[in-house]
Amino acid sequence: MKLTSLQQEFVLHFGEMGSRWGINRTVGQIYALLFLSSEPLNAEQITDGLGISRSNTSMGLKELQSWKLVRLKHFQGDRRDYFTTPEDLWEITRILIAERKKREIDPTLTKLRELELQGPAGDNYAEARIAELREMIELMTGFYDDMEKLETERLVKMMTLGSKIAGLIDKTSGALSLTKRK
Amino acid sequence: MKLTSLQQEFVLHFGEMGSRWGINRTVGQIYALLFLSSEPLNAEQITDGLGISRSNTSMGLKELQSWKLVRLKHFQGDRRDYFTTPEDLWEITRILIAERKKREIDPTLTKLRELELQGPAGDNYAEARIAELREMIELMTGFYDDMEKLETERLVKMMTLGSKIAGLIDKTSGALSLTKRK
DNA sequence: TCTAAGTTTCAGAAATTTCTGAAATCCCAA
DNA sequence: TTGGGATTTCAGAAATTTCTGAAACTTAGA
Repeated sequence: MKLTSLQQEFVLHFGEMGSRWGINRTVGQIYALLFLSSEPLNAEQITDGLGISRSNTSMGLKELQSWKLVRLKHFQGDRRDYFTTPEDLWEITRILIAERKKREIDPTLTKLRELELQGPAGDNYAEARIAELREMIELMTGFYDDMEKLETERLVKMMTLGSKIAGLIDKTSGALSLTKRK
Repeated sequence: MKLTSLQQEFVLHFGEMGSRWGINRTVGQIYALLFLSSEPLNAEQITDGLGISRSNTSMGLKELQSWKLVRLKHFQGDRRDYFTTPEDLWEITRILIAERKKREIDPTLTKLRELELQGPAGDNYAEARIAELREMIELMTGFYDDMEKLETERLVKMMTLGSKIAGLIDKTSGALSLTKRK
């Protein structure tokens, strides 16, 4: 399976970015290749498209499955597994954010709560800073949970509104406002 | 400089999480230590607080400065550099998001635009997918730019409102109608 | 049950990243 | 201008992560 130069360049870029995104080069490349393929690909096609070892492909696919970023497909009369990425970019984005939250934020929130439960440690400043950090993370993850529930259509609308939302917010002070207004 | 057990645990956690956050262990630990310190620390204090080499501290601080996550301070009659983290957690969060965007998203957006400029490559599906991805990233970074401009007070308000915002959005068809509330 | 295609596992090799100590550099104050 | 404290740089060592090939495992269907 020979890649077009467009695929090639895209795949190499995702490979390079992989480490910044918390995945390794191979995983980034596999994902990129699947993302650009209109048809599902099997492990062997990926292996020789990318010029990597079969076992590396297997581990990369496993990793992508743990991220829920690829789907398995089967064809009549073919025992091999075929892989695709979800079609819908919004779905992909939701998954990405959920998984990154799970890996990058949740463990820290848990740890902060643990530290607070251990009770006063005789370092007021540190204790206050930890509490403050925990509260902030709770506020943000709470907001995330709310946004996560919205249908995509509303999310898009919100993003399109952009800063106009600020105006709306100001109109909604009343009982809801926690902060004082200018 | 002996760390309290609270500091110790917090620092070790940040060290472990470092790799998931795109920084290395030492950088995570240095940041954690500064975050919990009411007073600015100099490189030597950090070095022996964490039990690492002086040069490692120097490189870690340089990295944190490139992230704009630490500030330099000086004291009268002391030539050494002292370091702190910004006090305000919202400011820290803004910086973090801006820097991650710069490192994790902007290069890809640039690359996608580049690929599109290269013109038709005879792979309609791939070309369409790339355009779609580019548009999505533009929508999201555009929204980010808008949010970035808001004062913290409004951001907090918005986060607190959470899903109630969805209701507001629905009221906003086309031109903004701010008056109607449920 | 047996066979063989397909897949996964895993120990070690290769590559990459992180860390250290020594040397170089910087820069204030005398 | 020089002496010396403070900091940075950098080459190699150490640690970690990624990748491979061979072997083990799985399972559909003969």
